[in-house]
Amino acid sequence: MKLDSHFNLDHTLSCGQIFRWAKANGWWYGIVEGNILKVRQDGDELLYTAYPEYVAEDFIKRYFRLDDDLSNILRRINKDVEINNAIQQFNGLRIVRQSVWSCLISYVCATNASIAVIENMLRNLSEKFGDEIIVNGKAFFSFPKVKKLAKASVNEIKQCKVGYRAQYLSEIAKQVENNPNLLEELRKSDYIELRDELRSLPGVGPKVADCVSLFAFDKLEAFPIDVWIRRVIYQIRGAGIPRTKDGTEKPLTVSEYTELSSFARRHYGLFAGYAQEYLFYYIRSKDR
DNA sequence: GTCAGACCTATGCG
DNA sequence: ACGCATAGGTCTG
Repeated sequence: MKLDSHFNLDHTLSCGQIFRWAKANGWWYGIVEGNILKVRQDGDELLYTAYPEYVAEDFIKRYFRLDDDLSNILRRINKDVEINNAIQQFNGLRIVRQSVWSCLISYVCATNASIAVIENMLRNLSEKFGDEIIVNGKAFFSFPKVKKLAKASVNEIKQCKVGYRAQYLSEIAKQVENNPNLLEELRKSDYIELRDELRSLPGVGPKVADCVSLFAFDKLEAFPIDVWIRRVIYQIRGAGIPRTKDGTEKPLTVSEYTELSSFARRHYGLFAGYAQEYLFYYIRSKDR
């Protein structure tokens, strides 16, 4: 497929927004809506194959948000030195359009865990509760379906090394199983309403609600704040992070979260979520 | 309304 | 080596 606007597949899949893609021999492998995708970028060509059968170009375009006017978005969010550096370094990074269910479960798992651990949890869940698809003798596992997780016991879910999150996953799965429209209904809501509705789910606080709003509900103004983004925001504002007496960073409170994220929306505007993703990848890559 | 403390687990640091 | 803090936070009291 010919790309008609700028896109960088590596940045998009490496930046930490999505956990189940892996690169091998120059190709990215992922499983999206039960389709195994094999993708590679060669300049302005995006090469892909799908198993077990063909998927339409529009599916790929939609998934990688190739419909976003990225030049315009980057121009609009380019408001300070940090974001400018991030844009220079990672130009072409796009937000991936995830399914609501997998995004929600993924980010509930992601709380208070490192990326390597998150990837393990999601792989374990998929291997235990997802469907197996064999391609060229290699096994892939789809993301667990609602029903499968709703029927599983908390202890079975815990076997996937998700720890105390098992309780939340089980409860969310049961709620969605009992009310299949629960999540899709929320598409009607604007960002603020959606965020607050999501927060009523167990294991979903402000951070997870913002991630799901941004990555699965097209709310590009959502600006998730984690420990890394918090540091950048204070840096941009020329202030220090609140610290305890022993010098360690104070935990982020809900009121501080609210204040910082509304600052970010004022500062970056309607596409603040894109700014967040560029900043996140930038600050983390700088730290290494 | 606000605030510590606890929390599963693997990884990475000293 | 091996104990200890930390990680894309949230919940409880």
